Amino acid sequence: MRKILHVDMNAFFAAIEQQRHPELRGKPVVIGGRGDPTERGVVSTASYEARRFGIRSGMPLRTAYRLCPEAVYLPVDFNTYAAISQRIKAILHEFALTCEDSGLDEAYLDISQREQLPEQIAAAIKTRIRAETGLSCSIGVGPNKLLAKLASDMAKPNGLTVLAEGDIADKVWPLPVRKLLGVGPKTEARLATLGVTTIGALATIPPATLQQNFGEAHGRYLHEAAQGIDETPLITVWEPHSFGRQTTFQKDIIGKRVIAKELKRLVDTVLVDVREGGYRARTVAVRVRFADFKMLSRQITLPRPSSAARVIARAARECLKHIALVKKVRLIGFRMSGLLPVHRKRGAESSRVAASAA
DNA sequence: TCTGGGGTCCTCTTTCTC
DNA sequence: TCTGGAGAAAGAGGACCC
Repeated sequence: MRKILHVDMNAFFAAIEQQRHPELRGKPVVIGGRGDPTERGVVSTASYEARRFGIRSGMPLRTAYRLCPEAVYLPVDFNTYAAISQRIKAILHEFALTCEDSGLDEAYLDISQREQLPEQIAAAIKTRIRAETGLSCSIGVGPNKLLAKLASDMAKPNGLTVLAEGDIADKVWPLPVRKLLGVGPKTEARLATLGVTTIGALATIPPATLQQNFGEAHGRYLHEAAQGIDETPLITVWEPHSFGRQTTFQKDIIGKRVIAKELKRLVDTVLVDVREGGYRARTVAVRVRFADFKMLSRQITLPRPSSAARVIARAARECLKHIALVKKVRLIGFRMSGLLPVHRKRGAESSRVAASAA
């Protein structure tokens, strides 16, 4: 039986700002975009004081401002949060050799080999993080990642919850399906049409029905997740699959030249990331979101992997050519995937010549 | 009227190759 | 030269996560 911890920092970005600006403690603080609630952008994190006004992550900043104009709105200071995240991850690594990063503010730890009780280890982690950063976290303990994550979510902020396999019927099944990782608004709505709103109800649906409705992989996942089954290992080494950037214009724009200019800027930025990562890419993709929120994407696979500015820029322009820019554009994005480390010799690649963008 | 950015993974369809 | 099938790869889009 594995022993997995899920560590989740509480309102991470907002807590950091309240920590370094003591005058913000006890006040509603909203982190998002460039910190201007009259601009386009969404809430990254809201302090618990702000959440009392109904402000949530992912909410448009303008909506948050309407709910609580007196809140303090701050831009995302990614570099500072990343530095503090690194300090926390270093602490976690002292407690477990096997540690999976899951964003800046979350991590899974495998403590199966430790003799100590998981609750004792979790309590020690909370004390260390608090002493070294002044921040609090919630920790969930379970026999797998799925249950550990559900557990950490059960007591926030600053909680410590243990979920054993024997607790599934009592503590997990009454929860709404939305609590399961991988169940977003769309899946939740589709499950509701099957009469399923709780994890317990999901557990009674035959796997074949779920696979019919949600596809083979997702159907199987839903069935197993509802029973608390999760064999997935912790991922300790991560290689990027793609690099990309996208930007939302403050005002919807129309005009190929402006869009092409912005695309060129994105291409240059992504190329820096790809080269600094030591990669070349086989596939480039351009996506456009129109004012009506409809999204179109076009991609091209290159004859051979490249990080040459001229090659990539030409491919990006080619993709853009295949998108009819007849409506106002709200967002443009550019992504490079099919990454290959620069030092790796070609050979395993397909000799297929680039397909055209459909 | 509003809905970010940087990612991953999956599914379905189309295209290519043998 | 044409046709058809199978399998792989590419392309497009959707859903989700932090």
